[in-house]
Amino acid sequence: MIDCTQCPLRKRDLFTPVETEELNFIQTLKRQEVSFEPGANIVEEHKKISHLHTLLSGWAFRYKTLDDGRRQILNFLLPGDLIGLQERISDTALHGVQAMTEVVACRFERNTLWKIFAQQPTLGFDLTWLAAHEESHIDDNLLTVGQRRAKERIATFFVQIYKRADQLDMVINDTLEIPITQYHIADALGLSLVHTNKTLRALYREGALQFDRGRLQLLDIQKISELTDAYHRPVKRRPLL
Amino acid sequence: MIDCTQCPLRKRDLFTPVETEELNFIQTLKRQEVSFEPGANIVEEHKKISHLHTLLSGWAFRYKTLDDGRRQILNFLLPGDLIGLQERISDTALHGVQAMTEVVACRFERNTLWKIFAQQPTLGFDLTWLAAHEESHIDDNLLTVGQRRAKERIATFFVQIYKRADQLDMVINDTLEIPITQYHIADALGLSLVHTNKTLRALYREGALQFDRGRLQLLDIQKISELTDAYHRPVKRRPLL
DNA sequence: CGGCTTGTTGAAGAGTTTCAAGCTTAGTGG
DNA sequence: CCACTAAGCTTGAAACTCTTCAACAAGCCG
Repeated sequence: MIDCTQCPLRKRDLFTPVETEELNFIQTLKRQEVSFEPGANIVEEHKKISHLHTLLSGWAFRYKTLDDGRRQILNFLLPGDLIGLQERISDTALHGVQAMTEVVACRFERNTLWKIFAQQPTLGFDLTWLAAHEESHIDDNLLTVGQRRAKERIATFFVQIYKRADQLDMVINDTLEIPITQYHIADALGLSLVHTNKTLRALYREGALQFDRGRLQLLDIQKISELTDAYHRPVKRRPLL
Repeated sequence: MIDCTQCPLRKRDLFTPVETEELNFIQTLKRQEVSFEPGANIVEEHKKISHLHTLLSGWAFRYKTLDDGRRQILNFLLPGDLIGLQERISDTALHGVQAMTEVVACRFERNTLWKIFAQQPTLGFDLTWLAAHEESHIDDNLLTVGQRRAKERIATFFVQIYKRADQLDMVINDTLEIPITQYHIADALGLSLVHTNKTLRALYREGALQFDRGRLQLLDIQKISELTDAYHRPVKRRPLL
């Protein structure tokens, strides 16, 4: 099990530095590392609550489904993202979380939340920060799905994912490998699979971007910027628990 | 200025009881009551952060706009809702908040957040609870806008608003007065104004529900339930700050 | 090899938007 | 008191975006 003081994630600029004392405290909360196969449910919709986790490596997504099977992907989770905070306010999980790749997550002990607030106010603040930050992501997604048309949605979506992944040094040679299918994109953007495919092809034909079997390249920032303002939005440092 | 110990909101079942000590603490944070005219911006999009508020009376909504003016209403705010938590994680407001009626809000002092976490861990937990809870609202909205069709969207929307307002005893004779226009509904649900109107008329013609000049009645729960599962979802008690 | 998942494409159809016009209501000022 | 204005609501028709249906291709795995 990786020691929190040696956490490879924490070394990145993306995350705000943390006091040694707090780091040691986090270490005491970490119970184990758990892994999930691609497609496995880390959190099951409507089931009783599970543990609090931090995603250490791999990709996952949060989603909700309707009775008839329609699925909305709410957002995608990358390393450093917290899983399960929202469930703690409800008896049952209001959404599911599914692993897209092999996922490794740090599992915290059951009463982690309470201990944090009681013993480490700064970390309590960080928790609220993370909750509010994730909400602002969903706000963005709601804006996208509610107001943008298909081309704009896809451009916005890819730019956002690209920037997040870039902060985690996952972009290599201007190429990002994303373990998502067009199915995922469709469900995240409220589009049909067919229309997603056609829009994707159109964007490629125009030379704006390429997404082929999980490899994403933003080819023409100029063209992309005509479709979305997401590219020029600054990114903030964030806490890591 | 209303004393927090006499807060009319807090008397309702909807809100979780709070210890006297915590209540007194909240009282020390409350600086003043501020009011806003209908249409006034409580928080301005992209502007520097403002104070933290709790909505005491009136209706408001959170929104985001695109460069060309398209607007997405993210959610509606009712008495007891916290305003400005999300802004505290960013230099500028990521969304705007606009008053729909005359609004009265409790304004807290500048460093409220920090004091809460440092001095009242239980309230710190409540803050995170509220942040996570609002996110779950937005999750619901994203599901609605992304996956449901117009009739379902409107049915879901009205049921959710109705239930929230009902908890605040705002429903009288099975009728709820909502200060919203079809414009608001359209922007909240990602529909055009015209289509919103036509869908609304269709729902009325079918006898499902009536929304006429701000008066909402859910006429046929059976019919509404065929359009949305929102009606049968339980409601949870929540903290009030 | 066959079966399964993912991606691709054309055509038809439905849902939704846009355009355009008129209506009602409430408020304002002469 | 009535003309005028502005905001919100209503409706029909045309146009368009997006969905659904259907079929097939490509890649992967046991």
